[in-house]
Amino acid sequence: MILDSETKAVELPEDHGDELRLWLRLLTCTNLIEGEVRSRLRERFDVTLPRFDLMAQLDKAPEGMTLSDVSRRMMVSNGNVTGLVERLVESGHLDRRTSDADRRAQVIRLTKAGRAEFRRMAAEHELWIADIFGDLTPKDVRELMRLLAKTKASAQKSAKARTE
Amino acid sequence: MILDSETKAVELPEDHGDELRLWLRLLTCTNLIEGEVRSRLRERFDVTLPRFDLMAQLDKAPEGMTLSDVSRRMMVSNGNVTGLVERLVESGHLDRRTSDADRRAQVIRLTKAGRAEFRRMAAEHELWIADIFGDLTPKDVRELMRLLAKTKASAQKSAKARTE
DNA sequence: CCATATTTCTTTAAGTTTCAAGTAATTGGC
DNA sequence: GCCAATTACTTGAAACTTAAAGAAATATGG
Repeated sequence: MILDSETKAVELPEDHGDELRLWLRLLTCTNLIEGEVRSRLRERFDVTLPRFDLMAQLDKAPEGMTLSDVSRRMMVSNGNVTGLVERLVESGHLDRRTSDADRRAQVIRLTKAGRAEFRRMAAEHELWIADIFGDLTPKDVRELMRLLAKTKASAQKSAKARTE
Repeated sequence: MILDSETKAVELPEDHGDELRLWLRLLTCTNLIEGEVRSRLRERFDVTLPRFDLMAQLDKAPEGMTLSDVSRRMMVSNGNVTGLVERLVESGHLDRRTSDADRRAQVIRLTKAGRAEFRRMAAEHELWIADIFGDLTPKDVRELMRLLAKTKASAQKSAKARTE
């Protein structure tokens, strides 16, 4: 506790510059890589990152997902997914049908063509990522994984506390 | 070197799953925090993240910056900055004038009101970030800083190699 | 000086994104 | 069964974003 000249309790503003700098670096780093992946996807396959990301989610769910599932997994809004799916159905990459169990829900899946195209893109994408992280040692990778897991948990805790 | 049944050299596809998982975790982590900051900025100050980011750049440059400077620093396209600045001039946060030295260039600065509002927001923003990263020890922070710097350098090298 | 290249910024089109409001279907409590 | 709350999705408005093309000013190299 600190008392000022008139003997009232005051809060000394603590220094949080380190955390701020960390956040800016995290953001810079992610934006740099994301921009690079975006460029390569456009150059090489003429596809946007959101489309690629959505197809990646569906590739992991052969039996399909609802739009809400996708929305939660991708951490984007419902309305966003509606538009994305619309365009991907239009271009023949996705198949969409109303759920048998719940007529509110739309189940979407990769079409055969969509899956083939995604696999083709994903194979190269994996090489790009390996190259982008190429200067990191296996130990660096492990350590980053650990610290980012801890960061994620901390952020989730903070977000949860805010919305309660 | 590996030879297949017909005695031609083939590449064994190496496993890059670790790097891919690291990238996904990095992305998830950043999106989580970015979404949280975005929510709080809207809730608390009714301001968008891009506006806040632009004002943050200008706060560090009292003498002003050109649109190109901003574009490079924020790692976004020129056209994007044009629109952002338009709206911030409109709302009285920014002042804009043509450069004396180079009549192509527009120099933008925070107005007095814009600076005051930014400082008010930035003070809270710093506390949010400190809270979000709150479970990380000082050592964690240092280590993350180091590993992200290494990651950034690696990504820049990879990007540079591609565009040559 | 002059032609060419580069830089700065704007504009356009298409796509992405959010929030908020609205519709339709389901669930839960009574 | 019925009503209220919740859930799934769509729609609409505004903002953000990019890539690409173009206009204006400046820089560069004969």
